[in-house]
Amino acid sequence: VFSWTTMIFACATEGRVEYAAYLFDTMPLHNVVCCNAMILAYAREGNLGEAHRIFGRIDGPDLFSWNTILSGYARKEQVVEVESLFESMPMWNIISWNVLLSAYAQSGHILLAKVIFSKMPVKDTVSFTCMLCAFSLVGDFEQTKQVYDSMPWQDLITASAMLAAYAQHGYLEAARLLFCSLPFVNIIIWNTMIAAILQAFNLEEAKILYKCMPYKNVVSCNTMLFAFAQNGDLYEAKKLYDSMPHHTILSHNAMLSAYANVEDLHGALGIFKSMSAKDLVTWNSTLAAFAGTGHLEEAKKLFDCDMAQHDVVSWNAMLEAYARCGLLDEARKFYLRFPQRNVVTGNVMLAAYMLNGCIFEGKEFFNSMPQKN
RNA sequence: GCUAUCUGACCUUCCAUAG
Repeated sequence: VFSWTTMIFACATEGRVEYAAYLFDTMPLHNVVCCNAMILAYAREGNLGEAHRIFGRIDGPDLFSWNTILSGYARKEQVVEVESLFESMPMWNIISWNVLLSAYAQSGHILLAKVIFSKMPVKDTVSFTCMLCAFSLVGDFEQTKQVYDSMPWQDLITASAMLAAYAQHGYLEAARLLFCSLPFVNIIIWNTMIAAILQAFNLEEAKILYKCMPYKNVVSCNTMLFAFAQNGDLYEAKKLYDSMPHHTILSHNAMLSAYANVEDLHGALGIFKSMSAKDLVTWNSTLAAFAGTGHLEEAKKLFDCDMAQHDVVSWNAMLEAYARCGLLDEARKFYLRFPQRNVVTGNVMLAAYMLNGCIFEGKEFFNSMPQKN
């Protein structure tokens, strides 16, 4: 059972869920730990239904089982479910509290995060890091720094969280000081530092740092790839893309959207077709590539027939496709069908009115917009 | 008695005033 379980955990970490399920189904005996492994595999994938099914089959689920399934909901930012599951747990440890805290932190519920943080019986560096990230996410730099300074212990993760916070709020010098003050660093610190420099648009310095780092991983490459693309240097981006030893779905998505941004439909489709695993970002970027080049029919087909799921970004891209082709009536009808909208939705629709010469209607629409920026 | 499992940090689509 031990060996089987270890294999399943390995699969869970690598995201090979089908193989994990195969191992799980063929192994002779099931104890709590191997069920936990299977729950973890499903939870990481976001398949909470299957995770729950396994959970229900366990005789005496332990705290690991509860925490794993709880983290599955937290990962998907289903805050309400996390709350009710947390309530129904027979016991808690610091990890259960941290999961609840991270659910609030990652979804921007800063007030609730503060409540939990003060209410939890014990805190560790994970708890502090969650609070740090929560404040940084909602743009409260003062509080972010205060959490960092009040930490009883610090480690590489707290340091990189603070480094990222400095970068997000434009404090490049402070980021440099922190970086230089660390007695030892890891690859994530390097990657974060490079991203911080890129945030300040210092591509040349970032290139130097990238060259100097002791070793690179996929994230390092992805970061530089995106930086080249942002800078309009598609040649360098493609060169890096072709030469990097490993790709993740993010690498492909970054390259795809780089082509889409310069309206290179062929380049974008080339990447798209070569991809074996696609996620929503992949589909949305491809949709944007069609929309941006005025290929309405292809965009429609992609949206209606090929895409299994849509989010607001997909809907906005499709709306933009109608608007760009000057089909104001179609755009207006489509706007009414949106399951949910965000700021971008309104802006796209507004632009559709204004750029098609309907100034008066556009003005009316502007006045009735629920969110503006 | 011992060995496996749960939580926190870096990269992609979406907001960018025009030029």
